[in-house]
Amino acid sequence: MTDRLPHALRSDALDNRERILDAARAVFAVDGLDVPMREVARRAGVAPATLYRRFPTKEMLVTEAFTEQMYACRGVVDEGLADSDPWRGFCLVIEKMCELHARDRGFTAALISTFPKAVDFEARREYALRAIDELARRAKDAGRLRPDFVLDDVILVLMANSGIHATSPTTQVSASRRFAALAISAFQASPDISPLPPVARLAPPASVSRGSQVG
Amino acid sequence: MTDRLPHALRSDALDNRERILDAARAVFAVDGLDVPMREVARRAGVAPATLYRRFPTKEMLVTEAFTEQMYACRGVVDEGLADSDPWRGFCLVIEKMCELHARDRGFTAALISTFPKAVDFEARREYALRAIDELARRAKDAGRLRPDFVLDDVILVLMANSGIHATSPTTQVSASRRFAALAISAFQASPDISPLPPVARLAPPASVSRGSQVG
DNA sequence: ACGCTAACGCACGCCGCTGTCCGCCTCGCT
DNA sequence: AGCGAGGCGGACAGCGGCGTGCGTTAGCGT
Repeated sequence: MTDRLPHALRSDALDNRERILDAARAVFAVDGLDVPMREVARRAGVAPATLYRRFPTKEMLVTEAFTEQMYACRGVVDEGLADSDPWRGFCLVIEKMCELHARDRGFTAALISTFPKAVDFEARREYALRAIDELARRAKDAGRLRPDFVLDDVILVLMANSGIHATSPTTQVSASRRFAALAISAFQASPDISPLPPVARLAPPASVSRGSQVG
Repeated sequence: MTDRLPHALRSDALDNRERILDAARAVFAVDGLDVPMREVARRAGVAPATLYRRFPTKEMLVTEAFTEQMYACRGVVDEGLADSDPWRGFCLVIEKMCELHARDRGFTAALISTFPKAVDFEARREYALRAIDELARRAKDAGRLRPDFVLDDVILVLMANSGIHATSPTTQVSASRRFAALAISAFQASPDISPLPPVARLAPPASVSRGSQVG
């Protein structure tokens, strides 16, 4: 039979699946996405074959592992949209997003990079961006956000935020927080207009690397 | 004999040395520091052994390769210091530094990371930071730079700038330019004071990685 | 022109990561 | 309790990077 109905997994298999995802989340958060598959397996206390059986490609593993983070992401933008003050909502989104990324190094890479296959992942990403765009429009109308802001600036800031590295998680979050505050300062509408250079269309980096490198 | 006088290199050796450094600069600029040593050797048209003979460790290679970039760096800060308007000088330094790093991906990593052994490299780094600190002090006195700016904020911005990636060099520089402008906006003194969260002491990442991972 | 020696590069052994095959185990149904 | 399929993990081959030993080549001084 070539039927591939998503059979309910056996209890032990399900258990292993969870342990793998937990391990993946933990290690991705700290060390980023460029971790050997074996390392995930090791931490999960599982043989490599088991890992590959559940998640044939790293992309699948990553997608599954960050589903809940994507929900958190959606929560943040929704919270921002719900705020009666669009500027405050906008700031909140920037801050929370930066913090989210500071706490989870892998998530940054996952969100920034575009997964060719992970459709719903991409959809959620689009949702978040559209929401931020809407928020930005309102904040501009309220005269709090500088008029020459563009949506790509958010991507720019998030990419930039991902460049910030520190030795300890605490320092990392702290640094990221300050960075977010600076970003907000930069976005704030101000009487002294110093025009920004033109935007560069930011095509996200190819995909999840399968081997070494970085990035 | 255990004497290790720095014998003058033979002409062909000297030639190869230059070709290696050129290749290293080229590939580091585009792909960052996490390129295999062999790749540098390949591009230089040289056997691995030759590369290792001249530069036993990657650190040595990197240090040598970026010497001229360090001079450029010094030139930038000196130019900034020489400016009659400290704020304009400060902005210039930020802009040029970001551009320098946008054009040369490896240089960022080299400057950000701290090389335990490369003494003069570290010295130049210190020189640049001290100069920027002096510039910042003057710009604050002139009332143009926000008072709660600290030197670590420059590191923060440079690290952040290194997180920005684009597909083409042109886009990269363009994005980086916009980012620098945003950073300057953030640093500018302004009547609407929104206090920044406390600084996090940024210990730079360990050293040059010898294998995978990226950054 | 000749020889000494520095410099070269081929090729090797080592290691870590990848992805898969296969024999044993165990869950879950009867 | 017994059986069968689904699951497990050890082991293997392939690849790519690392760093080095060694026989050969070619620069340079006489």
